[in-house]
Amino acid sequence: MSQTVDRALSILPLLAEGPADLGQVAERLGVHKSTALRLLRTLHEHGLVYRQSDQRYRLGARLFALAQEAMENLDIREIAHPHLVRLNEACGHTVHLAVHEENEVLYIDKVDSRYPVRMYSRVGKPVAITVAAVAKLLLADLPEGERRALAEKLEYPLYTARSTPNAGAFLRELEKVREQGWATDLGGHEESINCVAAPIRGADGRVVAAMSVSAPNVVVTADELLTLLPRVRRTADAISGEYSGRTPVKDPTA
Amino acid sequence: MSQTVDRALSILPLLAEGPADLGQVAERLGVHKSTALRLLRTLHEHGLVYRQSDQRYRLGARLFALAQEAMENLDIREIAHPHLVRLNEACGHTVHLAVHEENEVLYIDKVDSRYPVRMYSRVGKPVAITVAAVAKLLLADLPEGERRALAEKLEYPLYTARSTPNAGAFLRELEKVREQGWATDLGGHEESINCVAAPIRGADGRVVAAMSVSAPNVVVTADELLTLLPRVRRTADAISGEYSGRTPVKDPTA
DNA sequence: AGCGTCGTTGCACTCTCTGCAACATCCATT
DNA sequence: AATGGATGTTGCAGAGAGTGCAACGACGCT
Repeated sequence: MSQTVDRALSILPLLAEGPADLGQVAERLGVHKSTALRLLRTLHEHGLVYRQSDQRYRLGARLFALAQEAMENLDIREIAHPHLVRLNEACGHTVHLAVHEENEVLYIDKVDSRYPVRMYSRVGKPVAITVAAVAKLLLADLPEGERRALAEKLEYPLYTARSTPNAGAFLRELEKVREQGWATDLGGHEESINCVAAPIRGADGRVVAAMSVSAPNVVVTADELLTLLPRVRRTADAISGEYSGRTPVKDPTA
Repeated sequence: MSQTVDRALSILPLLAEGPADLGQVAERLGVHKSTALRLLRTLHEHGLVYRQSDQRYRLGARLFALAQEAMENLDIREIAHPHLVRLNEACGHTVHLAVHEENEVLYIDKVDSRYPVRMYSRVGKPVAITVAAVAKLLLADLPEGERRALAEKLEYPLYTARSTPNAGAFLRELEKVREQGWATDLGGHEESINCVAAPIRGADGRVVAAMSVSAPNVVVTADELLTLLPRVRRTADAISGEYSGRTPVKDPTA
């Protein structure tokens, strides 16, 4: 909608791939060097872009700080965190909290496993949307139309033999997840890692977030992990209750 | 330098404080609502801003993803990580990696303590620049002029009784740190937490990053923590060596 | 119904961004 | 040393893009 801003913002993903010099930026934007220079300068003033000692540009510190602040202001996260910690203390496995936004699903909180073998993931990182248990829950709650449209648009990388292969299979899986109210990922992303997940709902009953417990085969089998399901659902329900305003901490004087 | 982009980018820190609606954004920018709308639209298209169900705007998912990618592309981080993990395995405490950029010092990697009592910090978060051990190392290496200028500009919040009180004290501390080649923070940020830090240097000898080991008093005393100093320095030196190209992994055929 | 608030659109004006060309710097080459 | 070629930087005039206005539409509230 706004050409100048559009161009400026296009620089960010470009730099995310790695540092680039003025010429490269100008070329990839399709603008004159002087134009690129001014855009970069403005980005620089705002700290979104950093000029390293070899004069090349890369993404700047403020970007981290912004992402950080934004994350801390997510109230679901705030509310959920202590519950996640408690669940982690009880079972010892990695616990994740994820939300859906703009065709992506991303982790917004994580409590690490207390076992030495940990799975790789990072808060802020988009998840494998076609296989992750949390993604299934978040997408299963979308209105039918959106769900279909999104499923068609997605790509279905075969991380493992158990990965969701295509849109049809994905939609069927979502339907199932929708009905049962919980989801799993049994080696669909990494051969040896299983997850169980449950939805967190707002006051209107819509799914606002999802949480999961993940553990590698070497620590517990898929069946053993599934025995945690009731506990995971209870935790998710507790968070839902608190988030939607019902019974945060019942005041006895009320 | 570029008015439009400047305005658009000013929206981001504003939204970082919390969600805002169109009117609020327009007012705080000092522009017409229609202008703010178009800027927000552009930010939205790039995923930097998200429109939540109550129509208010907040920071968007792509911001996290960008910060994420940027972080993963930092080569120091890549090189240092395994060393940090190894140090953590050896001593059990929280290990941090930090860099200096644009008058801020921020953590770019962290390996959590294996003790139940952990300190609060997050990757991407700016550190308390006047007291953190890593900050002292990074700033101590600045050329004299810059160091003085920066020290004067900073604020010196008294987190605890041991916090650096003013520019003079800070500059003296930096001088000391510069000479001894390592730094500590003994309860300067949080009463009960101590840190020991060592610098990581590039091929030209300049400090490019700093790493620290932190632990609360309840786990180890400051004196006990100090006994780890040689180990921390050795780790930092190993990272320095690898980063500056010397002996990444000595090839016996060479 | 009627009012007030908030987001949205079309349009004319003008301000700001753009591209150009010239200049400055630096490094590699002869 | 001097030359050539990169690369980053500045001033300027033209024009295209962004701006604010005013009017409209959509809600929610009394």
